[in-house]
Amino acid sequence: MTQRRRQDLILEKVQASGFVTIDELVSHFQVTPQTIRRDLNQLAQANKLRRHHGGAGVESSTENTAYQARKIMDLEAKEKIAQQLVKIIPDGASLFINIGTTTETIARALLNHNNLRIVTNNLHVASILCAKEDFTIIVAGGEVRNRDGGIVGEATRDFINQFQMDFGIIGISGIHSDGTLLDFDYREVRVAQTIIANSRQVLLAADHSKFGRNAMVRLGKIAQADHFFTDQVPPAEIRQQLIDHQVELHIA
Amino acid sequence: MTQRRRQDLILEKVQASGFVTIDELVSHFQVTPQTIRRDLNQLAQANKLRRHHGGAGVESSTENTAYQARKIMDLEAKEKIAQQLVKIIPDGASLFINIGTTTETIARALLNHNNLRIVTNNLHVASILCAKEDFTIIVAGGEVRNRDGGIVGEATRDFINQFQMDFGIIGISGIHSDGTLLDFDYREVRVAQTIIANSRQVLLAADHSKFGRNAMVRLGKIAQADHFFTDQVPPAEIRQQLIDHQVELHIA
DNA sequence: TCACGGATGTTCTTTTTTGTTCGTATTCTC
DNA sequence: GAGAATACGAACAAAAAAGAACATCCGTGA
Repeated sequence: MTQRRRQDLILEKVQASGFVTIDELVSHFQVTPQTIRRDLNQLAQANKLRRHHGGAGVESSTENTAYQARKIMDLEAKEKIAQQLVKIIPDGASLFINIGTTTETIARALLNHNNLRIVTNNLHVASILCAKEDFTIIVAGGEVRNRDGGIVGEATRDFINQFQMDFGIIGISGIHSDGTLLDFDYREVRVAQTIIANSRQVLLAADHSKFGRNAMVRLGKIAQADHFFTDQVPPAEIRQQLIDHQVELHIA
Repeated sequence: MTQRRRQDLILEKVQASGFVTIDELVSHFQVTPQTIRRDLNQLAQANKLRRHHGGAGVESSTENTAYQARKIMDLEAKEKIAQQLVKIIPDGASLFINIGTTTETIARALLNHNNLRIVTNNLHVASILCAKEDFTIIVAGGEVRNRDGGIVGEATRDFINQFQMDFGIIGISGIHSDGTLLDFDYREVRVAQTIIANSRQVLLAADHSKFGRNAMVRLGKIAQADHFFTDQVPPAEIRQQLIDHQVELHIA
């Protein structure tokens, strides 16, 4: 048994069960704990797994738990919304896409389009879309938020401001019952406002969990959108707002 | 049993089980370990298999887009270079990181550092590093190249120009024997030049495949670097250049 | 037959890996 | 919160493997 082979097998075991103890590995491979520790430390050094007291666990699932969990939450609803939204985007269009897990799902749905030009301040959206060769992706510069790969800040806003696009696709953290759009990060709000100002058509996307949900920073009014995409019938007040301001409602 | 026939059989065994030890081969072919080692080293040299301590395994077999292939190519060499390079970067430092598969490997190796401030025009580097909560990641704005997630263009250069960092980490596409650094994309070259101009120390990383490799655009001279990281002893001419200009050479 | 070159074996040194020991740090139990 | 049990990492020793240098074998062609 070579060191390399043992380390491969350790990795397999970790992937399979999520966690292994040093004792398990010692009795399985018939080597000293010190040897196993060295293996685990090397694998951890290479970011192949995560070292814990007494053993080791998988790397990926622990790292971004909060973000990953949110990503999976309501994935089905988000996908339906995304499918609905991309229908009204023609090939060759130019788009803004902002931060949010919903907008990331929309980005994935856009991969079947052709020749899109896209400006985004979402690192993940850029990663997803740059796989498509006929897309032109422009990413805004600025500081990257750790938790979700969003790019925010003054410079980002200035950067976005250079562009005038056909569509602005906005994911939103919360919608107050009076139609106020809310977000948690004032810097992101500034970016979203700039996107709205520079888009010929504003497409708002939010699953039902966002209705009535509170957040700190006021982004704008739902009336500023041209289309609103969601997965359930919104509360009456919001529905009235949409009618009053001729915002087209799409329920997936 | 000819050498050729034995090597073919060794390859078959490796393909079948994914891994063979030298002991196995010794008892199977009834030759000395030294002979087997010579066989394995020759096969590894020809990229037919991957050499490990105590045996050998399959070369790659998974993932095969152009970008992925290049990424895997010489991965081991790149990893060694990366490990060597990150050693001279202290916690809390500020860095530029530019485009290239080598710099992506370096980014992964940096995950064990703390409190780094990093400016990059590489989308993948930003994605990799934003997982670490105590890092400040600043990504340059601009157009994203489809093939490798690099961000290039005039705006990118201006953006980079705002910063003055401790280290500039540059991956390079080719090094001419007279010490000229070469790249394929003139826009990326402008970015790299700006990084060099704004870094207190320039760290150049290139595996041996880059020596003598030709590319179109002249980026600068190897003399502009402070440290040069590679995996094999460079050709004599380049070595002389390094000595003449007091560039520290690190061979992983 | 004999010189030649490639392949293999032998021997030795260096490097890598593993085991051992011991002091320190962490976790658990009461 | 104190003390015991366990886990950890560092340093050193032993074992295994790798690499280098040289000797030997074996087939080929002059």
